[in-house]
Amino acid sequence: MASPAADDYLKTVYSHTEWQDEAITPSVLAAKLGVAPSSVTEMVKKLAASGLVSHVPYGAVRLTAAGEARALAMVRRHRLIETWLVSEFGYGWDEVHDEAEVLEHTISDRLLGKIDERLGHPRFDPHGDAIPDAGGHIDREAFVLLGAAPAAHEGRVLRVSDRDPVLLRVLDELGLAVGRTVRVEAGARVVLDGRSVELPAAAGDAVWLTA
Amino acid sequence: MASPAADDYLKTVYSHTEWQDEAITPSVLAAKLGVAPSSVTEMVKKLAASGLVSHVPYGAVRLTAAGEARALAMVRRHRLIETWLVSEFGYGWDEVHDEAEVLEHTISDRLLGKIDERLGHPRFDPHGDAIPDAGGHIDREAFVLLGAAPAAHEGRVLRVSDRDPVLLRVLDELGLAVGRTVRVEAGARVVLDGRSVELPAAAGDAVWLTA
DNA sequence: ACAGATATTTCGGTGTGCCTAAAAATGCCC
DNA sequence: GGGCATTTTTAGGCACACCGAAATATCTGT
Repeated sequence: MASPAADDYLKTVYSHTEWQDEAITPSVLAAKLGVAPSSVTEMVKKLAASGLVSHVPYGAVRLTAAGEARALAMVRRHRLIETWLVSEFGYGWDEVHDEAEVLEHTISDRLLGKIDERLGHPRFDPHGDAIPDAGGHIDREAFVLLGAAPAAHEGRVLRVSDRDPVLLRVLDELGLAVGRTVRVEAGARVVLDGRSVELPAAAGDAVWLTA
Repeated sequence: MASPAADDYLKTVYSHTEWQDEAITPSVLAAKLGVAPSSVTEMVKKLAASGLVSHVPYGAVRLTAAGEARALAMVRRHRLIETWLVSEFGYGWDEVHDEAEVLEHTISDRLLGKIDERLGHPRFDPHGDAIPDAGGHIDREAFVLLGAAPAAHEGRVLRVSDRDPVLLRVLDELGLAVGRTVRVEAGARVVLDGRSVELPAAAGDAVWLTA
């Protein structure tokens, strides 16, 4: 049970719990992968048989230690490749996803290692997401969603969801980028560079801050 | 009918007639691709139905114009990627083949274009093989096999087959490399750098000279 | 020219990953 | 706590690219 398809399942299960705790259900997995629910049932059964996920019928899907290791390897590949495309080929950070999605399955470990070396072993990708090292270790910092942060909370922007490109552009124009420090005033109003700025409401669940 | 597998068939058919005129037979195609002859029959049937190759039952396989265009695109991808791996990642020319074999199917046109640009639109790969341009045009120079060249023929080494790594090493030690000019004395004896050298007999059908 | 060797095709089958439609289990709401 | 909607699984199938075995065509040598 080692295939590009299997790796995509593992990676997707992993990503779902990276910024939130609920385990992923088959239907959500199907939606994220763009396949029919029945396809998920089938693949999950195989992954469970190989000890990569745990799954009781009609229940959620969780990675085992072995599955997580594989998922982290894929996440590493994906994020390293994205970083590389941006920094060496001038891709926009919003243009790298599809290319990385394909290359992550086909670049050899050797080439990946050379890319990693050339980039100086980066620990974060252009979206601010942490890149696991070759051993699968990943930086994890305590975080809060902007929308869930108490008033007056001050934190560094850890991550901005890449789900909505329009929102991303707006945030960019407002000067909100990964690494910036902001103080929450109320709701989506924050202090950034000393200026008080009203962010789009959607930013509430798209921006993660250090806790 | 567009798939990695189909592209591999087309590329292999193309390569077979690049330095020699006999059209490829199904069994040779099967051997080069490492698949069973029956698989070739099947795939060739599909390629013929799509107008990419011409084939009469029990006969040889030939590319149509459309098939050749596709084959040239694959050859371009393969050779550009090989060149890139050698010149930017320090791969040995004997180590690039497998990686290129995979990446040629998965790198986007856009990334390929950037690689091409970065390399300065190279026209030859590290083995001396010509790289077709984006339009499928390829440098073709009249050539003779060393073993078929008349005595006193003088020509530039156009290409050395990469089939036999041992032979390659020996030729390298004798100073015979792509680009060198040699004069044929008799059989495998040639003048190289003013010195008369006896090449291994196998060089007769592994070294191509300008006509 | 014909027998035997060789090459090619046909035939039935495999594994992977996907699908739709139908059946079964679960969860929720009154 | 029972009925209905939702979720998940089962069942049957499809396309792709491959395989081995058997049948058939072509080639070769005497």
